[in-house]
Amino acid sequence: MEESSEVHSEENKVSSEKDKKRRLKTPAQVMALERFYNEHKYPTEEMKSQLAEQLGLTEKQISGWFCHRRLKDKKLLRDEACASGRQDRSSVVIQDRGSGLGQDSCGSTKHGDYRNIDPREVESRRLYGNDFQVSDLTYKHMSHYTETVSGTDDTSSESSSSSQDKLFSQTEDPYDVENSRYLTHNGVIAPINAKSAKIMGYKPSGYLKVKGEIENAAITAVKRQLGGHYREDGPPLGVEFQPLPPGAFESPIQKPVREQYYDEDLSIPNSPDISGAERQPSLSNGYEPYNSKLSSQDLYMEEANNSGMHGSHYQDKISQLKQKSTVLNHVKPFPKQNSSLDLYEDSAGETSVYNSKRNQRMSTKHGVEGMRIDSVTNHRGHYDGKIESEMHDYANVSPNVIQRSEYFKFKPPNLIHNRFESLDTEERGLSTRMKKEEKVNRKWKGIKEHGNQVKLKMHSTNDIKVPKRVRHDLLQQDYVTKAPFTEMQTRKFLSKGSVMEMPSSFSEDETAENSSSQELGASS
DNA sequence: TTGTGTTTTATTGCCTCC
DNA sequence: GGAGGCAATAAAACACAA
Repeated sequence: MEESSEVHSEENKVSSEKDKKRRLKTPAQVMALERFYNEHKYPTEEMKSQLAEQLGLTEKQISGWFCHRRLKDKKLLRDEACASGRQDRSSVVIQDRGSGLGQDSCGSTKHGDYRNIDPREVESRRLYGNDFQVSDLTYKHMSHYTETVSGTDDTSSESSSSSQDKLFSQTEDPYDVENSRYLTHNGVIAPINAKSAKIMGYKPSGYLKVKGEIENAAITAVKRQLGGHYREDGPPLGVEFQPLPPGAFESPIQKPVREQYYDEDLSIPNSPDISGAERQPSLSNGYEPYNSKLSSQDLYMEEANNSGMHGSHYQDKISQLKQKSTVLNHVKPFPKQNSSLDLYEDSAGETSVYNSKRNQRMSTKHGVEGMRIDSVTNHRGHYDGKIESEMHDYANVSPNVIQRSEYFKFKPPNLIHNRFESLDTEERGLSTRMKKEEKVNRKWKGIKEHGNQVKLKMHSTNDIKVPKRVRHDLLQQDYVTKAPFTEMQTRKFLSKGSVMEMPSSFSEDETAENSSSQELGASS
């Protein structure tokens, strides 16, 4: 098993084009791809090329992967729409539908895409982290536009369309364009297809005017739901988007976590009615354009780490601890990013990657995920072309440890946060994959847990030798005591420093593995 | 260990747009 | 006609149960 996986990794790196036998992409590759997919569902040639180069894949493979990924999204969304059946009718949903309607997660503009479009489907798309995360990313990208251009921050279809037009026109950075192409500032998926973007994004006329008939049908369906509240050119839905009272959209179980762990920026009011992206302090000050060459490496690395951490915690902790551990996992051990929490990524791709089975699996965790309302939302463009080294690092990790399933573990908080029906979608039983992961995670539990510790205390190599149980206790202590924000920050800084000091060749995962090996040996 | 089902990857064909 | 994308299909890889 491990052997074969490792073999795959090796082979994948070397040549996937050598033989036509299908080869699984390494977890690292998948992770990177997923992450990238979250931000760029339709990568440009340049992006593909770079990605391919850095992942050791061919552009063809990259293109194919993205294509399949989009299909997968689509399929999942369809399934989700069918599965969700009757529940997605909340007003929140309706409001959000205003602007991004008719755009599937894959951005397909083909005539058949909306053939069976159902408002629920539209909504369901937002249930997937990737979409929403990307939207959050877009938020970050475009936040300034909403101020300078539209003036009206959060409006529905029409106003968002108009502002979107401007957003598009003002976006010069190809990457930004890429993002904006897909999403409206509302967080709803916008024309993903570049062509569609051209058509839709720049048309000042009403949304319906630029949409095809099929799309119109979808919009009509939404309108039906909206009833008299919907106005194409007026205040969106006739709804005043005033700040909701605290807790308006959060379940009692969500609130504590959010407040305690996600409100990094204490200055930012914790308003549940705004997306996590908006709440994310890093949104404004953390975002850097792609060309800034931010260390996406760190980002990716972090994801891997988080994934690993999450898995172990998830299995080891009881539910309430899970929540906290999850949060802790999001503490960004590897900074360079302005936001410590924002980097938590649920490879949304994978968030979207659950079929009915997976959704079932999610049900056991939605409580945890529900807690993580804010941590995920702060997406920003990570693509800076520095994936390679991290990928190598990932490649060193046993696929068993990572597994793709980690994506599922991180549920887009947006779901919970914006609409509760998302939880319903999660409550569909167990996924076999998750089971596997749990299995694997159990196996690597020590490793991961230690990995967490390593991340948190990387600065102290001695820590690695601390008996696992002790560290575990410490870790739990953190959870139980709900380490205050300042403490979290401190940890982050520590980890940051450690990262900075850590040789590039020194893989976190390696660290985790090595240390865990010691632990395992010691424990056994 | 084997059979079965699921997921992922690769290939191919078709469509749309430029 | 080429490029890009979607959809369908096949096959490999994988996981799980008996």
